[in-house]
Amino acid sequence: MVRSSGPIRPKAGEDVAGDRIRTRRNELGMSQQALAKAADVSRQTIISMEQGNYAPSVYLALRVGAALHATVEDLWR
Amino acid sequence: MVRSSGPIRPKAGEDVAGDRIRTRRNELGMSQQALAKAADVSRQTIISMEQGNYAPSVYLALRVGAALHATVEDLWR
DNA sequence: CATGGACGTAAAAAAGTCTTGACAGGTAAA
DNA sequence: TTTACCTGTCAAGACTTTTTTACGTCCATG
Repeated sequence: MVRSSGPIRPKAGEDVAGDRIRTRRNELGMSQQALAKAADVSRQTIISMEQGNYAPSVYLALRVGAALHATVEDLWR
Repeated sequence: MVRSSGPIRPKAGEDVAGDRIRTRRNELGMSQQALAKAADVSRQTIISMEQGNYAPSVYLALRVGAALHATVEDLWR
């Protein structure tokens, strides 16, 4: 059994961070574009994050967390 | 100035997470091997993380944080 | 001695992240 | 209808993460 490689990701089905991010963003009345700008990343990146199946770097996670006034633990479990 | 690509990382010189991780690990009297096992990753990965210039995925960060009884915010700021 | 643990370096392979840019559908307002 | 904003898809390209394997050193014991 070889865990081939690539960034560490959640087990399939345990990936709910995207939903929490989207929910939080909507609560704050922000568009994806606005969040992207606040976190200084591309809109594509925000889209991918919300759709799950995406394992951002800690630094991106911290930026998004800050932009949403939440902690990494809050959003990614 | 075009941010070419690849995971988001800290600005050069602001990368001190490695030191905090190593310090915390030593405080707990753990070897790199032990931490690697606790976080279920390779020892190489731990080495890279401690040496800085490395942007782990949020999920890896969460595992290491848990193994060190610390939050992601504590370690990566 | 020599055995073993802890740390470090190196390099290839596999799989991801993140950006840019183009294009398209839906909805709300002028 | 036209304009504008929001969301989504697709794809190429540049650069990174993480694993595995192997090898080299230092230090503490036996």
